[in-house]
Amino acid sequence: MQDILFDFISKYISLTEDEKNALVSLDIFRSVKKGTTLLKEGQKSKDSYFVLKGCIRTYYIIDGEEKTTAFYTEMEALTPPCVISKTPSEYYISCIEDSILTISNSDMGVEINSKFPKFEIMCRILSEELLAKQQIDFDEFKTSSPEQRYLNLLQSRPDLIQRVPQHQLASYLGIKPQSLSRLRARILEKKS
Amino acid sequence: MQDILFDFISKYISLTEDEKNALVSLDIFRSVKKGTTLLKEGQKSKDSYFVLKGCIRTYYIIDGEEKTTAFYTEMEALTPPCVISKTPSEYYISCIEDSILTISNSDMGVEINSKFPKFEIMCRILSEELLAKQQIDFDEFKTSSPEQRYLNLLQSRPDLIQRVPQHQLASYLGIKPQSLSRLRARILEKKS
DNA sequence: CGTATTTCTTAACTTAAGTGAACGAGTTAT
DNA sequence: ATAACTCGTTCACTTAAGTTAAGAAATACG
Repeated sequence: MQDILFDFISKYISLTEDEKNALVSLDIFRSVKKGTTLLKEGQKSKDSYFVLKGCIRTYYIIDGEEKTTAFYTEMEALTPPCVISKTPSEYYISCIEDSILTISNSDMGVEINSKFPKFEIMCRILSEELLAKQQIDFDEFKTSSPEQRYLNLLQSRPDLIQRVPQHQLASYLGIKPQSLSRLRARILEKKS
Repeated sequence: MQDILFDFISKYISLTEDEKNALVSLDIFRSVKKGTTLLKEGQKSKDSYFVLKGCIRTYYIIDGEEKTTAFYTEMEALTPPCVISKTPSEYYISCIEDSILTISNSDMGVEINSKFPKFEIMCRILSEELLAKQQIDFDEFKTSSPEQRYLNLLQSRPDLIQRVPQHQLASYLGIKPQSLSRLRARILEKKS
């Protein structure tokens, strides 16, 4: 399981055995049960997550309604904004499948970065890549209708549509569950 | 004018006179006329931008229609995704006011980063911050109606509504210009 | 200066998403 | 086993955005 993390890291920098051991000794691997809430609104946290297996989601509760804004699956990393801004979290993170994650404290990050400057470089590259990716996702969202967004998702992350409850998918697409049902019916109608 | 850049940088790291001089000697300050296109769809580019004065926008042309996805004003930085992914650009960047920018090549970035490790750290922090900020913006967009998005913009960046043409604002909000007009009329109606 | 062009607004009509309610299927709890 | 709950779907109705078209206002330009 650790190898998944090392494979991921090796896309950015190469690690010596010493460095790998240093990472393992941090004891950051966690098994998390479906339904576990990792972070709540109002909490302060310094934890970043990396999904080795499973799926976690971020969501807000606005006017009593859950608004899901992101899903993170295998090989995806999440550092919540509240960790960067050092303010209480505005959203929730929960685990929607039995998952294996790394959970790493930002203090550990600082320590690792000063001990191994390589990590600083990886973090920069990773942040830049995620920023670029997120910009493109955001642009795609802005320039598409809900129906197009659903069809895009069907192309780009077909697994999500299978493994995630419809009502969470709906708010991820920016619509209500009823509208998603209707939209899907409409698409089937067109195909025939 | 250079001081604006140094003020910005000083929020992240402190610079020696030597380092400041090294930056200035890169000759990255540019005066750009309103209407200038800085990047076109299909072009490859390694240039990042930082706005000292004025305003630039990014937009796609989809089915012959301009879709504006972002505005960058004073003290905001833009590294287009195509610079990170090293692929041809999918969008346009143009200057919507007479502006003063820094335009820096990513090769220069690599050189500076290796000469001054400080810069590597600044770039990481800056990327992380931008990523966190963008996540929040994206979440806000997803969880709001066009009307709420307009009202939010009125709060958070009132200057934009003054300095940017309505039809560009509209597509930035994810709607058509006619809908923005109507929406504004509706808001005025409610107030009275 | 006047003409062309762009920009913004308004209106009538169409289309799609929001809302509230109901229903059946599947799950959980007691 | 049954009651309670969650989840997805469907329906009728409301609301808002898309579309097409027209015209007014501002701007650019010869």
